Amino acid sequence: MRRKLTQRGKDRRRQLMDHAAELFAERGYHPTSVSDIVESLRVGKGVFYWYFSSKEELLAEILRESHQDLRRRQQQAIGDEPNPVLRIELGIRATIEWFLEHRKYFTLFQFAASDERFAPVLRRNHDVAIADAARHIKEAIVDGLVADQNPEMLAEAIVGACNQLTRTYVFDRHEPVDRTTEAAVSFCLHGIV
Amino acid sequence: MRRKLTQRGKDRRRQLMDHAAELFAERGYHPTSVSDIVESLRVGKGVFYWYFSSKEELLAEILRESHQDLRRRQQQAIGDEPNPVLRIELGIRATIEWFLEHRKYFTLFQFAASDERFAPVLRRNHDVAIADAARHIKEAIVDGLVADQNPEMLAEAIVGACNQLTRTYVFDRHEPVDRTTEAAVSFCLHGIV
DNA sequence: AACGTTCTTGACCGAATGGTCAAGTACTCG
DNA sequence: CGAGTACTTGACCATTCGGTCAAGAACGTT
Repeated sequence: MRRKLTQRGKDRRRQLMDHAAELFAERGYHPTSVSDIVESLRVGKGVFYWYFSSKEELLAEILRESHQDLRRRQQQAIGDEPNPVLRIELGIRATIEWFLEHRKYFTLFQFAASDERFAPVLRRNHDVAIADAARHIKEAIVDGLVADQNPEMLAEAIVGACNQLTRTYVFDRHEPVDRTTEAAVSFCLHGIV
Repeated sequence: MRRKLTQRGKDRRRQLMDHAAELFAERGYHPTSVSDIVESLRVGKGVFYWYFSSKEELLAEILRESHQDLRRRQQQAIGDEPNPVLRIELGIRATIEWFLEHRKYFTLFQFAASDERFAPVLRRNHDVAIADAARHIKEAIVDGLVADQNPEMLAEAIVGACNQLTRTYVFDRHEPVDRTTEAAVSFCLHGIV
């Protein structure tokens, strides 16, 4: 919405996004009003509409930026590891750890996936994530480390299994991450090796 | 809400639930108003509140009944198959087929999982599904057909992988079910055998 | 100090929303 | 046929929502 943002402006924007994400995750997107967001931040409503053109745009922006952050974390964790299978494992671990530190985005992604309005943003995020994973899988297949199947499908299955395990054990049942991570890695790797 | 329902009443109730489920899946739960539901059915608003005490109760009821239907389908598909691994495979196939015929519930389950208000209902459904699958897995482990790991965790991973594959390939990309089903079965079985 | 830009305020608006209810209609059963 | 119960109507209500805007405060620059 805005062209030029001073540092002060950038900070406000961040503050709004972080706080809104928290509220959306707690109470849900629709039940959380713009007034809720600005009131708990003790600012006027106009502040919100100075930084975002609508509530919808705000969530779309949150989805985009948080996914970028997750991806950065994955790439950082993978580093320059030469073994593609190990890269996949490192990616899985990094993802689960990131979600553990950013629980709110787990709920948010899930809600967004169920709403037609946000499906486009979410799908772009998802496609990027799958392409990233599929690249490593493809390389592993070439190296003969992994069974020769559709790499994108394997990537989808891995993402699905990990997300489900993370939700149930880490979020719902509050069990230690380690065991869950090991189970996820083990299931996925033995599933494709 | 009502105590005694005549056949006429039962039909109305079904009609309301089916139609509401469709609208919820298309436009989302919150953006679909009670007025939307009754108007498109050409009945007065009072009809809705004769059968359901609130919009929230309606969705909870939809979630419960649809899950019961899915479970019935799974049990029917499994029949009295003695091999536990084959039972798992039959269950996976039945589930994907059921969701293909009832797309609307896929979106609905996903939304409900992201909303605290419906989490209890959804979690009960989920627990039942996991327990069902875990029973077969446990038997397969006893028979030495499957690696000895936590059966519930394996069940979660299977459900997660299948759901993700179904969403991406069957719903989003409209690819034929067969190839997706085969990929799901293959990934899950080789993941645990 | 003066001026343009960035940022903030909060009252206000039209358009919903979920839910109620007094009144009326259609079945059912004796 | 009559009476009780099961169902239906739709105007109505209090409340809330996303979004606007005229006015002004804070800031950066010269």
